[in-house]
Amino acid sequence: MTSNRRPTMRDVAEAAGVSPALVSIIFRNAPGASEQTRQHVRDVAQRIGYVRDERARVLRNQRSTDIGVSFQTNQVFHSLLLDTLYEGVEDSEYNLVLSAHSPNRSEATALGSLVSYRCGAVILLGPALGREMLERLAAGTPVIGVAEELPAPHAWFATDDGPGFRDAITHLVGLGHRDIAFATSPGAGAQRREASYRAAMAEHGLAARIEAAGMTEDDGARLAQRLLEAGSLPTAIIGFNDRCALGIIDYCLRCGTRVPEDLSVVGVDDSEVSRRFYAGLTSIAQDTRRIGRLALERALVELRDEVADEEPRGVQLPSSLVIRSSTAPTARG
Amino acid sequence: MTSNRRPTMRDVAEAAGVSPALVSIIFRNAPGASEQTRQHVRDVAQRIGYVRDERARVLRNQRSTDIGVSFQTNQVFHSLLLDTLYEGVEDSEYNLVLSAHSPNRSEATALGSLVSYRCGAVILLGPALGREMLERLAAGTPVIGVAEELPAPHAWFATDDGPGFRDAITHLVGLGHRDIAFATSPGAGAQRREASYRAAMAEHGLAARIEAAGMTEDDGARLAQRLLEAGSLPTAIIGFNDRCALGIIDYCLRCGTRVPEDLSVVGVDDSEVSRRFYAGLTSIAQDTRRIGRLALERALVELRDEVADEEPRGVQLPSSLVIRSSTAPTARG
DNA sequence: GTGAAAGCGCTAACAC
DNA sequence: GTGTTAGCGCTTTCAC
Repeated sequence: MTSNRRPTMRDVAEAAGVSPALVSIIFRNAPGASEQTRQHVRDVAQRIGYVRDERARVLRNQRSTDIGVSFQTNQVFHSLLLDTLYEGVEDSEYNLVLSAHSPNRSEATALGSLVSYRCGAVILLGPALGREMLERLAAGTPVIGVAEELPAPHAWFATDDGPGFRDAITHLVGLGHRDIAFATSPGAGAQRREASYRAAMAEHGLAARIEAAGMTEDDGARLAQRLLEAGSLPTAIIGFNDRCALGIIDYCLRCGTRVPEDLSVVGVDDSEVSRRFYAGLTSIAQDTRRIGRLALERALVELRDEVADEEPRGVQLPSSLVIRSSTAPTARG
Repeated sequence: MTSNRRPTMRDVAEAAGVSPALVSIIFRNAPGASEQTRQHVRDVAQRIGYVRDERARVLRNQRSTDIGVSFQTNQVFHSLLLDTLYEGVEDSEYNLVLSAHSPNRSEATALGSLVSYRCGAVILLGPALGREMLERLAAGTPVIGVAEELPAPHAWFATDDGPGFRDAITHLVGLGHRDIAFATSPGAGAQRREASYRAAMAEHGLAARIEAAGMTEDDGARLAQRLLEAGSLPTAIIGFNDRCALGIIDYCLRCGTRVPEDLSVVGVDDSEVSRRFYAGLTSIAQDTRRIGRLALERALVELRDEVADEEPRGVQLPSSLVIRSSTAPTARG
């Protein structure tokens, strides 16, 4: 190993023949140093491998510039949001501090770790934490939810499934469909989606038909298997999300059921997967990037302590329908 | 918002009527306090919502207990590794500090942020950083690579594709195949995989046939399209990874090409996707969990400064073949 | 532009 | 068991 201790500001100051205070000024881009000195000090710092200690800086600054983000590993939707959030803090003085939750690591643990790193605000992607847990862990730290509702004082940003579902059902009805099912998923988030489906069906005077599935391709495929074996395939189906929809399609194609001739399928998410050039899956799009940006903006407002008295709390952004059709030939029974 | 400043150890001490030092002792689980006092202080801390400031702790402790991890969003393989790493530090004194890279955020930026948070060791998942960049950013911080080779002083852990490819080719040859293609991908990692394929083919006296594809379903599907249109489908093909393999299968099924009757497909990764109950994709498995554990162990050794003189540097774990066959009927032309 | 000094929240050694 | 103290690396104020 090279050196045992990383260089500090003092080391830089000594090597450059200036005072530590000046080095601090330079690394903060604060006024009080000539352009020439700045360049010199930066060069020296570079040479001796100096990297500013972020922890010490934040500790010293009363106002934290760190935004905590809890996310789930293996959730495409969350990956997208992370990208958006990183983009939003790029070249700014703000940092993202990540903490993941997974089957092996609870969301509570993830949030606790963000608080212990003294993030000035925390964004929870797809939160499922109970209200009292939230209070216990985050008292004093502003918390912002994304994609799921959060209890009373906390802001949250999610999708209003209504418009997308309305358009999807109208689209399908226009194609002559009457028997349009919705493949639902267990869990809290599904209820808002289910309600949107029911409402849209009711608008057309159609009977709702909800089938249990889930969020993965496997769940979709199992539903397709069940429907095929029971001989009760609807003429159209909306998958809980794109992955579920793809599972339905895959299973059907393998069994010689033609898509979309025998079964029209619509997904939700407008994910990368639905955009595959051969898949051409019509999908109900969430405005993921805008949701991410809103959540980030809100976090920044909290960090700057600029919270207005009546900041909006639960914001829902309308979904929309993205119509596609496969560019690849369909398997012919 | 509740209170403006989070409570500190001093606040806890005052509220509990003890000295700050005692509170420190209790939160460090150090000897020097009665069981009764411990309970009391913990209760008080809980009540006033105290959470230990991790940054201050690490700053004070010369020895960092933080392990930095840089990963790519939207990479299933990396999600799996994150799970494994989190599992490995669970209930220990060590923490994971994450930093993602994506199209919008370079790996260099991600690594730089980990260094500025003074992680005692850094694990890079799928590193693609050049040697001089690595030196510049991480001088003094031990760096460990996963899945890709790292230049000279750094340790790395990856998969030896050899055994899996050998078994896969032998398996396919046993089924009567002679025209076995490999769908490769651009990028550094592909070369080790390609070499393994070539070697395995040579062992059976077969001519290698390498087709350009990529890492995504789309890449696989495009290759399938190209092969079908050229009328030059091999009888078997190994996808660069499972996603690529699935893309090949999907496109073929849509076009009425039967799998595996007309085309046998093998993937690489043994990912969740290949285990879909209806997919039944035979796949070359990497021992992801073991790679993750080895990398973590190595990071811990670095943190504890227990690096032996001849610690292994480049470790490659053999891959293996997982044979599956679809449980769902195939589309019949 | 410089140098000194205080303090962010915590730990660890020491004397009581 | 308690209180005191110094210091981790940084920022910021103040006099020079």
